[in-house]
Amino acid sequence: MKKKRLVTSALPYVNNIPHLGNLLQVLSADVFARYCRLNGYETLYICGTDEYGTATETRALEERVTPKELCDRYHRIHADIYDWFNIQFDNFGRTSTEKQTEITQGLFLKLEEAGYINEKTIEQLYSEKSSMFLADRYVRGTCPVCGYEEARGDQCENCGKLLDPTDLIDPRSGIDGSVPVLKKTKHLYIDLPGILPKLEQWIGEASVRGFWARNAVQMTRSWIRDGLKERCITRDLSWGIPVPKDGFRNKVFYVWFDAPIGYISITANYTDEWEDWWKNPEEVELFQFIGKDNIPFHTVVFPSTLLGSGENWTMLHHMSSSEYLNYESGKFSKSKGIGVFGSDAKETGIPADVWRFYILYNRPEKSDGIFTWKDFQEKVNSELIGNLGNLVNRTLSFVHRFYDGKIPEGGSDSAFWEKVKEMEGEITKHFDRAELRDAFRKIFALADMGNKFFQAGEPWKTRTSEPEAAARLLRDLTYLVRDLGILLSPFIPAAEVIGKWLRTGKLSWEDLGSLTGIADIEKPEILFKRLEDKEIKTFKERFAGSQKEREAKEQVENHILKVGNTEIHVSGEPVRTNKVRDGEVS
RNA sequence: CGCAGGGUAGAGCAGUUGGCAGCUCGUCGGGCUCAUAACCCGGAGGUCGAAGGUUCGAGUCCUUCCCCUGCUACCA
Repeated sequence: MKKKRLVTSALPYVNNIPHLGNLLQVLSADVFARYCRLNGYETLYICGTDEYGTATETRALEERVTPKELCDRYHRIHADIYDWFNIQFDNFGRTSTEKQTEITQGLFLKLEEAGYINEKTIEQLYSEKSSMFLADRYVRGTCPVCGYEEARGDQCENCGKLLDPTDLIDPRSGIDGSVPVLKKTKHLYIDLPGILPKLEQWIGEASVRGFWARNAVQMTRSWIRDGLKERCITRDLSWGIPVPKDGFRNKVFYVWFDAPIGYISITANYTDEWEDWWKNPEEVELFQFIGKDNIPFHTVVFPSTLLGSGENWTMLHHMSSSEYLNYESGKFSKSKGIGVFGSDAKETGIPADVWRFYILYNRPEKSDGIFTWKDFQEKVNSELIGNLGNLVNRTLSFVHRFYDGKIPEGGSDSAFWEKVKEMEGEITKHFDRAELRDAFRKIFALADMGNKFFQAGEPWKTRTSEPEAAARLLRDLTYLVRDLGILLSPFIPAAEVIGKWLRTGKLSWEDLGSLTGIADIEKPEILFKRLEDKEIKTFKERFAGSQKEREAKEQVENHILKVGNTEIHVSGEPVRTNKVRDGEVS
């Protein structure tokens, strides 16, 4: 059995603040990586910002800074947000590094050597004013179909018609407003059809071995069925990786060609032994967590790059592709600034683990999901607190209060443990297949079972009438609480505090179902506070509309809002909350 | 006939190879009092988008239709 697991989450594009929907991939991979570590796999979790490309270069131009400066600033923002959410990366890097250039150019040269790179001359719109070629979407003009004056060169946003930039009437540069001219330019293409035989063979085997989700297989097949085209992998830009080929020295690689290579280079920046991970398919299983829009790039384009190079790369094993998370009535939108953003989540004063709980409990796996404040409050109060928090609290409080914090001696209920172990086996299986939502929900089912067991046993009565029965019950429940702490900690790192209360030392998957190791316990505290109607109402109003509208609103209001009796800072440093930092519990 | 996903209780959803239609919230009634107004038990509430077909039997398979939501590849 392979004992090394390489985990990646989609590299977020650098030039925006991530919202809850973007956070989903990073969080999912974190949960999986934490599980793997706890269950004895040698694990490496790699992520980072994707920095090159048109979007960054244009944005930098607008803000009158260099692309590098822009990326530095946003990279920091990303890193801070993920840190706040307790994401335990082995390395959170970036694509604008020397290693990235080295590895990307190396792969390109291998592809060229193998004959999978072709050259073509095309005509593109060029802005003489800015001395640059324009990406399709940066050309604006009047739609020839519906007459909309702000149509984009790739598609008219008004009537939906797909366009070529040259179709537009009165085209102009979306960047400087000048009238662009057609100009010839040479580009390099990767010969996907040429690599296709290798790719199809690999997909056939990998999709079964790696139990790809149905939607992933389907989307991949439809891409191939509709015919793979050669894909242009170079651009007329300056912010990117130089193309190491005469005649193309003033061009760079297309961001989608180099972005997935970021997984590799970020690993290489972390350890010199990176080839033990990336050129070691015999020992390493690669798990990738991405959004559904990214599937073909991870099953078709990137694997083709690796296969075409003829080298022995570690290929994708299992891919977990989630659907979209929508917000209230519409979509999360980075460009429009609609939704709850990483920075917003921080400012609410709600602990990171509560956010983690909700996002993962509602992880959209089969169809798109919706974040609503009402549902957020409901799920947190009923499941996280009413079910799980309550079981932990009532059990440990009972032991503390009536048994003086000493775990009562005695036997155990074998029928109960048989059921517990059966469920724990199922949960582990879900974890192993990266079925995070199923695993998580089953953990709550286990807690629910604990609550029923507690209720049926009525220890508050039997404590005096049948002391042995009560002792047995509380002992069983305390060990169940420990198991829940282990099972939950990948999702909710704060659950590690349960281990501290039980004074058990560091726990791992092997401790599940064991009935030894706890002697006496500390006085437990409340894990999470309920979300009150008033504060939810406040957040709902505060985070409505776009970021611009919010800013305008906030200028009118005070900089500090009173929510219940919690002070929440609208700007500046967030209030630190009762979370447990990694490593504090040992 | 562009592609994909979806229409199941008031709301949000699950239903694997066809075998008594379920879960969470809400609602109504009861119980418990260890626990964060938490916990437990029970009730009410659905002709499973429409029509037709296969079958002893269809939410599930087939056909047609209606209605939503995305995507449609030089934008991450």
